[in-house]
Amino acid sequence: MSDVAKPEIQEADQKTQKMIVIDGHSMAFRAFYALPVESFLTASGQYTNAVHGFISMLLTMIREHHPTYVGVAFDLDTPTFRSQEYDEYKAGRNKTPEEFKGQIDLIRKVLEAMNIPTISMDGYEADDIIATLATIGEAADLKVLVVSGDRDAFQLITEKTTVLYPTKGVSQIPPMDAAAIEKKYFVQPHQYSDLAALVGETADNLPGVPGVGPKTAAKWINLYGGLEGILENVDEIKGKVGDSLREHLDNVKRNRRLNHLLRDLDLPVSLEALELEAPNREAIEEIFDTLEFNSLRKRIWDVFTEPEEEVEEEELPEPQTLTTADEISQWFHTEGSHVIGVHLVTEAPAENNPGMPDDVFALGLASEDQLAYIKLADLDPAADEALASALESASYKKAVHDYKLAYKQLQERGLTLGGVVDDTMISAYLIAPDRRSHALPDVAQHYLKMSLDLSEAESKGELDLGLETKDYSAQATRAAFVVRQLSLMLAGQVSERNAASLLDDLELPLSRVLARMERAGIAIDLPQLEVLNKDFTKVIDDAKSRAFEAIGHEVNLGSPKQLQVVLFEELELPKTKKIKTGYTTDAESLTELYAQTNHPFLGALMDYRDATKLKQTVDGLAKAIADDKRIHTTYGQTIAATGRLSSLNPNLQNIPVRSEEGRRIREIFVAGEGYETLLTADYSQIEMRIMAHLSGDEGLIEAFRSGEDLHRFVGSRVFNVSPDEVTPAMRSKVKAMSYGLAYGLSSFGLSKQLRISVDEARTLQKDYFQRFGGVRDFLRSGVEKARSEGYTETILGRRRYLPDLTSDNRQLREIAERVALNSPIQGSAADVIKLAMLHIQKEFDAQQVKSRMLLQVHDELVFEIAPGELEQIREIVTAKMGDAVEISVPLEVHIGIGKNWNAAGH
DNA sequence: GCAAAGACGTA
DNA sequence: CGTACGTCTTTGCG
Repeated sequence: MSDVAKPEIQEADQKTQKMIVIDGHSMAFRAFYALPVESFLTASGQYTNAVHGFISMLLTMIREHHPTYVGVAFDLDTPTFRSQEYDEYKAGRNKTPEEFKGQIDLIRKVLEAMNIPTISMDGYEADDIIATLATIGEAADLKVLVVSGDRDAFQLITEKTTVLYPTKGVSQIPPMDAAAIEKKYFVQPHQYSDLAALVGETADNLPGVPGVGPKTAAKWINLYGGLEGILENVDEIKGKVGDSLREHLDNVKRNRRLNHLLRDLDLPVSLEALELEAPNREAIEEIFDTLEFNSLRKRIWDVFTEPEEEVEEEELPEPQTLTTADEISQWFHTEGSHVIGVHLVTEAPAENNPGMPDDVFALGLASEDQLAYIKLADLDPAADEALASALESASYKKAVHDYKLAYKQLQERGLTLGGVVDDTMISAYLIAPDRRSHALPDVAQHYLKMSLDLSEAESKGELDLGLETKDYSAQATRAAFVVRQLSLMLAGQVSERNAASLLDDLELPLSRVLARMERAGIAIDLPQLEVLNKDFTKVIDDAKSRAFEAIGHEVNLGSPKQLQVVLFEELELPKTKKIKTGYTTDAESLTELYAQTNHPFLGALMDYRDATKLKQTVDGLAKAIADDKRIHTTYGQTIAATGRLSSLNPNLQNIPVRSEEGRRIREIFVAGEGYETLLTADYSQIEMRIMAHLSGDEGLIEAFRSGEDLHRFVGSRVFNVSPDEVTPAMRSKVKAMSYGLAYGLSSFGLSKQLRISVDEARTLQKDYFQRFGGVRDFLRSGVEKARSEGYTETILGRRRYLPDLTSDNRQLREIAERVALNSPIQGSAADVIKLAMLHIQKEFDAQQVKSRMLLQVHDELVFEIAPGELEQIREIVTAKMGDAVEISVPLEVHIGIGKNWNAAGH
């Protein structure tokens, strides 16, 4: 078999021809709001953003789907049968923006030049035309793609018809098929209009039944089979919503009449007229000239000159389903001499249990020339055993996407995923850490040009759409195939970038460590959490009433927009820094305003802000508590471009620590049952130490070797006094300066932060570099090296590519320069603590301790200590963190011990 | 329903 | 005119 797969997942049957029908007005509107109108103004004063977006979307559709037929339907301004029946229909919509006017006509002109028919009919809406076209298309046995931003189109969805419904902008339009509708609305597509009739449609000014949302409507529809059944049994429905339904039956019936699309219009065009042909070159050139479209000019000819299908099409092999122990062992035995791609199909458990992995339902496997599918529920104990041993075995080499997740998920089933030689998510991340997403569909699209729609396979099995009834072998094995292909392809780039060791020796083993930390979670003191919630609520209420008294009327203190009115119009306070929407109301400005004016409203507002922030944090934590009374965060191993971890759901890396009240939140993180205490271990000034090492600056190295307080030492050198003569003011100045170094802080920024003049800040910088010039030289030369090589590098060789370093745009270039300054430092610190974590876990396993590592907060680790192990753990942690790497200054580690995270902190 | 913007917590 | 993150709320579009 070839190693090039078909690029289109939907096109199982190549012979099926496609038809695309587009709701012109709705897509033009989407395009209008998706693109900034001010960047699309021609010399003659015509706005063209909607035209540009629309045509761009259309070209993408044509390129991706190769339709045989294309048609665009437009509404007319004349009344329709709907507006005649209900004169409020679509009333209350804001009037069309001035800039949008005329763009519809331009779109029609471009379409004409492209030889794509536009269709309108007096008295009917574009939706009815589309419904009719879809009907014609289905009758002709075509696959129909309906492109519309109107949800009424969902009723058209069938086996043959898919609706492309834009959610964000017009660049990415997810296909809505029956499964997607069921997942989102819990009804069949043909029942969607019933649902919409009950719920109402604000966009069309069609009120439904008050109190009835999509959930209730879906419940009724599933109970009675549809609107008809509901109407027959309307007296059965109990409760307030039942009364509401009976009261608003007229609304519902009217909505259903109006949202029903006509499928039998007598259209002025035939199917043949919709056949896609090449654009009229002259007409295109002319209209693109007037519209000043230049990038689209190239794209349109690219799309239309593209050969039908240049790649040799070869089907993936038919997946075999493995059920018995023999089949499984045999498959791995014969196929396992090369890397096997593994993909898990999972299902969310019925009850919400935050942070806990989904249930594994099935596995897709891909070897060099075979695909296999294993449904866990179908295995007998012997087959279970065979699978467990094959999965764990290091002699069968595996590639997965998101090893940490797969490891956790399988571990819940008692299976250990071993022999993993590649995680394509991490490989993609090491190659291009700045990319937004390293999710499998995105990586597959980017590197293999393969589209992969995991939405169905990954659907969360809501309601009773159980996975049992569906066959996921095609999706799962295709994903496994993609993972395997990606692994082969990325391996080359990983080694080109010298990242092989980073992958094999750091990130992959770290995935297992992180999986265990996530699974462990951290215990929560529930009663104390309640107390905090109450306390913070009280502070909020108090601040609210003081705010009210100060200005004499209600205002939403959470709305910066409303605050601007109060502060700068009503109270006429001095204007703060300008932002997009007016003047900022951020904490810094409020503090300054308060110092100037002493206005009681400001005091109340600041208290409100502080307390709401804390309460939000507390509430967020409460929501994240799992059944085991612990919080299980998820670490992002491929998010931060510098190499740091991130923490989400919830973020445990930004739990307050600076304020007294904030630290009370840390008190709710405690040692769990069976454990004695928490232990925290943090690196002191790790970034400064790394700077000292990387720069080789003798002064700074001496500072760390002397054991003297860093800022006192630096202060004494900068201000030419003895260490004990360094005043607190001097110390805080050099401290700010030192920290600012790694961020590329300017003298302007330094002056602002220290509330000193720019001149004084400059002098400070000069004196600082007089003594610690090696640091400055290192930072400067680092940026220059990055400019010429194209990337920065950490001590473990982790690269970050920064193309903007040579940008002509000064703004972009200067940002890239600061990034280049910071990345090696922040990234090296991340490398160091990751190494330490590996070494600690290894030692824990070797010594078989019961204590465990729970959290990482960039330069800090939190451990849960089993009875009697405190000293043993303290020694391991101190030693392993202290000599994680050999650098020219000592790595100092602070240990803290306490019943809770605050008490264990320092 | 969704995305942007503003605000703010951590290292 | 300070790097790196995640989360919450309001707002304004649909």
